[in-house]
Amino acid sequence: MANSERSADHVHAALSERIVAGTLRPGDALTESGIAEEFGMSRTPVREALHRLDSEGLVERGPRRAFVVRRMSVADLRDLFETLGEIEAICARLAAHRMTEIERDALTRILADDNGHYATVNARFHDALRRGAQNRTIAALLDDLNRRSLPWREASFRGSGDRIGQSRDEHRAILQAVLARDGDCAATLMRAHMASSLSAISEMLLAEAHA
Amino acid sequence: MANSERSADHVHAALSERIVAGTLRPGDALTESGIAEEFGMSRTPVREALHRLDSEGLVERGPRRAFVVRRMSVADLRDLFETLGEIEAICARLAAHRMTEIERDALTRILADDNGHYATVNARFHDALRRGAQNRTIAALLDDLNRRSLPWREASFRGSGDRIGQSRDEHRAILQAVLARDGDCAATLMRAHMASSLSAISEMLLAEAHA
DNA sequence: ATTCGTTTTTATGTATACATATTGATTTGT
DNA sequence: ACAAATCAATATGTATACATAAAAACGAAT
Repeated sequence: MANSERSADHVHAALSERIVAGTLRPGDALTESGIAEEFGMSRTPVREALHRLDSEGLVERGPRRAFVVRRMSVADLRDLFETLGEIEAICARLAAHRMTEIERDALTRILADDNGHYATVNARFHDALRRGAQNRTIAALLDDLNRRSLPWREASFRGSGDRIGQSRDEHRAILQAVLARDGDCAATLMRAHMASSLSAISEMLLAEAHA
Repeated sequence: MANSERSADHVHAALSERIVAGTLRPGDALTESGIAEEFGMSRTPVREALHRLDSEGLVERGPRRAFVVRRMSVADLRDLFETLGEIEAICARLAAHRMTEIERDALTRILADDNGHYATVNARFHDALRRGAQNRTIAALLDDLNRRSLPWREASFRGSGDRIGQSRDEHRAILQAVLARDGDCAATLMRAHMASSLSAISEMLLAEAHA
């Protein structure tokens, strides 16, 4: 035991990846026996993995107490994304107060060295702010919310118009607020940034809900 | 199975209560076999309960991968309490925007009907704001953080001076901001309220850390 | 034909036996 | 006497068998 890679960890990571990637879709059933057979192990570690996914909000209990990939209502998603935005805003405010000069320079460089790969730059920017907030509890919270929301963020890049260009502008504005140590401004800008970033998803979800 | 009270739920609740109440103190060891024997069940449900407590942050892994009641550094506690304050502040802002007239009246009455039991009034006030925020994700987050921080909040009532009176004043100020629908003001006041509410704990912790 | 009751199926919950790793003690060699 | 290696003790990790509840399938009665 205490193996370098425990079976439970392995199956947990595998299932988590499938859910996040969309290979497993909301509503899909996950039975302990089936997964155990697929991965060539007993139900015990599978059981542990499913319970962890449950507490992480990636799966839920269906009829017969069976596990199914979590189905979220539009209201649930609105809550989740709103929370994500609020936590990001907190990070931005704390980062504006606490980032060291070195961290500020690094943050500036992330946007300056924009090589066109928006997703990469975006991830780096948000990561830098998360670390700059210097609060491990919030950082863990943010990681968790990001993972939980990933399954519904795929389609966010069929965004309309020049969403990426707009997002770059918003990043620059946040950067300026952080450099100016204006926490409240950074937080407000970040809330708006997250809201517009996720508006495409919301529209998509609302459209599906009406269908 | 799927019993109205599963063994795992029972032992989870029991251990959780002991940790929160301080019967089990940080650093105390929790062995699967020992607990199983005490509760008259097998290791399996105990194991599930311990893993849940782990994911909830109430216990951690010690040497030999044994479970021990979580020991938090001063920095960890600072992060945790800061996060708690930030989330409460979010609730206050959202509640200021979203509470219905009925909810505002109820909130007003909670402070008006103050019968002297500060803890009760305090709990009701924060609960009302949490519900008024109308975001289940944030509400769940807040519940979680409250549970995680409970073990270190006992001593918060050996607060110095007229902490309770000051707290009442802060509550009234927050109420006014909420009634005025001034979200940013409510959030700022709430952050300050949480910070001063928890300052006694911080002082105590710092004193212990120096000892 | 429909509805209520029974049966069967199938999922998770629990108990127990065994595997394995880590810690600490013991022993042996220099 | 000290150090390194080995062995024993004890914890969690895993496999498997059985218990049990809940939903679906089936059948009989009205």
